Order: sequence, then C-alpha cells, then structure tokens
Amino acid sequence: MSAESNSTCPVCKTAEVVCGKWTLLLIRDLAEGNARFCELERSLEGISPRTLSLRLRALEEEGVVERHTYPEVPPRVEYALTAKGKALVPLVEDMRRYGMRWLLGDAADARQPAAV
Amino acid sequence: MSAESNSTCPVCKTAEVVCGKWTLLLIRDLAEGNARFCELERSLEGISPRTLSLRLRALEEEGVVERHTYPEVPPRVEYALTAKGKALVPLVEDMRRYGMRWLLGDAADARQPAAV
DNA sequence: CCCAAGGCTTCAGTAAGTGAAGCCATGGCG
DNA sequence: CGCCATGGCTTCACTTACTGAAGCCTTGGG
Repeated sequence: MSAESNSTCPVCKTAEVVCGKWTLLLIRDLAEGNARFCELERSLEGISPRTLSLRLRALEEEGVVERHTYPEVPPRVEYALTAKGKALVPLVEDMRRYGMRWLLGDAADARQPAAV
Repeated sequence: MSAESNSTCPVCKTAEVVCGKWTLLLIRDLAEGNARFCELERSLEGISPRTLSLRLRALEEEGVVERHTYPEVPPRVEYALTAKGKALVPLVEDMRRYGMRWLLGDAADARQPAAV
C-alpha cells in the first residue's frame, strides 16, 4: 500500500478514509443513531465482529468516530460520529439517492436496452 | 460474501457497486476524460494492471462503464462512463469536497483539540 | 455454581489487491 | 530478415482485508 495514490488529491484522501467494504455503511448506521457494538453488528448484517472492531478502531484513529465507555455491568460502549464523521453523511445520502435510482430501474437503461 | 448485507437497501446497493478500493478513483478519472487503459494506469498511480482490468470488467458487467475497441495497431481500447456511471460523479464531487476540507485542516479539530 | 449480557479477541481460511514479469500482434528500423 | 516498441492485457507468488465460528472477561442473578 505504501503511498495510497496521490496523497495531495482530495478524492484520494477521502477514498483512503472510506476505503473499507463496510465503512460507509457503518457511517450511515451511526448517523441513524445506532451507537452500540451489538446494534451495529445487527444492523450491518454479515459483518464479522473482528472487522467491525477493526473499522471502528481505524475510524477512531482518524478522528471520524468517538468512543464512549460506560463502566456498567455488563460494560456499555457507545460510538458516535465526530464533526469529521458527520461531514461524510452527504456522501451516504448521495449513495442512497444513487442506489434508489438503481433499484427502481431508472438507471437500468444504461445496460442492454433489453428489446424495448 | 454471499448476500452483501441487505440488497433492498439503496446505500448497500451503491456500496456493492463502488466497493473496490480503486472504483471511485477510476470513476473520477473516467469523468475527467481519461479513457485508455494506460492513461488510467498512469493516473491511478499504484494500481496493478490486474486490478485495473478486473475493476473495469466488473464495472462493465454492472453497466457503469462502456468499452470500445478500435482495431488499430497496436490495438486501442477506450473506456467511458455510461449514464449509470455518470450518475456516480456527484459522489466523487462530495469526496473531493470532503477531502479538501480534510487536507485544509478544517475538519481536523475533530481530533484531539491539542491543548488549544 | 453457572449462565447470560456486551464487547470484544483469536484462529484458520477465503477474497481482493500487489509487483514483477510475460504474452500477443505488427509496423517500422537497421 | 531480426527484433524492438506499443498497448492491453494475463500469469504468478505474495500480502492484506474480511469471514465465521469459537472463546474470553466480568459480575449480578437464579
């Protein structure tokens, strides 16, 4: 990996941050109010706890999410988006719009026109 | 991978399409007018030809890019975004905006406030 | 005693991406 | 004629990301 393309390119910089398979889905879930590990695990059905843990840690490192521990029993941990993380929400909204069009078949005419 | 999360979720759908590490950078380059294999290879400095080839093929499968072959010598191949691909450009623009803010340090205060 | 809850970590295995090298065709140069 | 350059890949052996199942840790309650 060494130098992820050009580090002075803004698009590359963002790509580095959101590169993981689950990252943007995770941002979406945090934006929707899911805060706890097990909530995220359930919402992102299919993610392994290891991957979730690694992604959360990486995003925390990058200052995109914050981790709050509550010393209860059993211990509770909550994750939240920082300002830096909230700034990614428009991206998720664009993805939602795009996916919506895709699922509605609006963009499907770009495939084979399928014998109108 | 089997069932990429929930396939009826628009955000997941888009995530599936743009999941690869290089996909959005590739969309950006195609949007900027880079059309040929070697141009893309140069522009996405660091990508391996294998990955570029695989990504282009996958995106073609999905109807996001079109491939045009010109029977010259040496043979020329050009790639272009379809409507479905162009619809991803706003996403890239959001990434550019976000990355710009990041690089300018505007969002950096979300990290440790660093002893004001 | 022992189990449940919540938040992880460990392990062995699969998928995605890497870096270097090679392949194919052919027009042009010596 | 020999052979190199060009463009678009493919092959190989390898590292990194992610998976799925299992296990760990603490402590309050049955």
